[in-house]
Amino acid sequence: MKNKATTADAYKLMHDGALALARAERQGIRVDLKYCERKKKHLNRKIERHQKELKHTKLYKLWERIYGAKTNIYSNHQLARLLYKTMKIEPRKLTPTGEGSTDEDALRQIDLPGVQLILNVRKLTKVRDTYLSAFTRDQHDGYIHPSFDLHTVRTYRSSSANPNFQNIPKRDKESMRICRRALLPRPGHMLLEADFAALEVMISACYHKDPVMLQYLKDKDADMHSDMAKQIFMLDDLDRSAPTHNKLRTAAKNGFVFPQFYGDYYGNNAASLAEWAELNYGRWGDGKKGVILPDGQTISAHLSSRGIKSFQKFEDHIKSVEDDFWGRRFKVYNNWRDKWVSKYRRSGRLQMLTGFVCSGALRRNEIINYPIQGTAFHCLLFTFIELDRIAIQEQWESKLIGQIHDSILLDVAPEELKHVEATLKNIVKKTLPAAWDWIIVPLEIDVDSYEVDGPWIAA
DNA sequence: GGAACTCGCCAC
DNA sequence: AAACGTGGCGAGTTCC
Repeated sequence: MKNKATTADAYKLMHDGALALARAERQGIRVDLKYCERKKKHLNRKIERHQKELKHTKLYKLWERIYGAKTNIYSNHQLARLLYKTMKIEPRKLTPTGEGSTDEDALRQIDLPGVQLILNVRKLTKVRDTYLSAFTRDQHDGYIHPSFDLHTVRTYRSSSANPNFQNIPKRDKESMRICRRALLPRPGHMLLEADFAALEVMISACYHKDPVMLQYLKDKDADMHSDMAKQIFMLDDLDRSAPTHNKLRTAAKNGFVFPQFYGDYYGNNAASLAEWAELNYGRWGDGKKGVILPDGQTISAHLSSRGIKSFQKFEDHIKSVEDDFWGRRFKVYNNWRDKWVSKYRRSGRLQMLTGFVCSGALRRNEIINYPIQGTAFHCLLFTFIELDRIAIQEQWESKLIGQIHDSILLDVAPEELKHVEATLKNIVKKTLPAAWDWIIVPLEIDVDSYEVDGPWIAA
């Protein structure tokens, strides 16, 4: 659009989006019901075995002495009292209300027989009760119909419910396989997933127009996360094909770059990076544990040789990396953040490039994140609407069946695969940038297809 | 007996 | 100066 987007433009996108998403809801996603029932029984047996083993531990016996017939291993309240009151263990972490936390991170630091069994049971019941049971409970004639709402989220993103299609396990490979094995294409079809590449970072650049960031996004050989890994871990070069170097790149990406973009700070980053890179700051530099560099040295020993001999020193170093990140490397982005926040505080409203408006009492990080998160999703929504329009017009056998913020899931007839893919790429490369002239970055959409008649698991 | 809360945990 | 953005949902617990 030539002129600045208005709330009328936002309204039209929301309205067209609601219609396209309603069609996806009606189509639904095929569920392997027999598999779900079989797997739930299998999980029941596994959970029972863990519970039986747990009952033989001292931990459980003490638990029963205190709670008697009320003893419930699924009660975190009971567990917190047991560990932090009765056994007087010092809580490693507190919940928002100030109670001792019993989340995975806190429990993993407690070396007691039985604690690991509780974590095992939690993971298996999560998969059984939140996913497999939801699929069988919410299905009709072998299809689930997750709802996709556009009116529930403060940033004007979407939400999904009944069941939530936007939080099915992916990172944990075991949980991923168990849950995604249950979701199938229609007979003779294949699932296809199309993801925007680094969409939120791309959209942030449309707001702040930082030249250094724009260069990273336009130059296919440039890699922000590798550069940050080199700086954070004091490496002269980084070879992404070397597994340990790649691990450090992932550490930089998930432990520093993304959290910084969301408004986090060096204090949390240092702890998170230490986890990701397995820094042994308890026995700093003893060269026995942690990520091993290609030259055989541990990352901790390497940092130690560069003067980072304690966790405190590491944190100081990360502070200087942060100062450099915003003060030198991405200083235009940083100036935009300050200007954007002060503009919001003057006017009481923020207007997205897509015309959506947010107002109310917002904190600094919210003011900065909302436009990026919302606008990124609107690129997905535009693509979804346009693809759906073409699918109707050309009477495709292939169907749009779901959406996860920056990706679309389709149920595709194999003979239409190439055409669907080409249509998607054309929308993202041509239609979308022509419709919204504020898009000043090369948007890309990556397409992954799964086996014919196969579940939602990468081959 | 149900609403509202807390906690933990899954996704982007 | 302060310090991680957005959701949904299951289970336990508390309140009315």
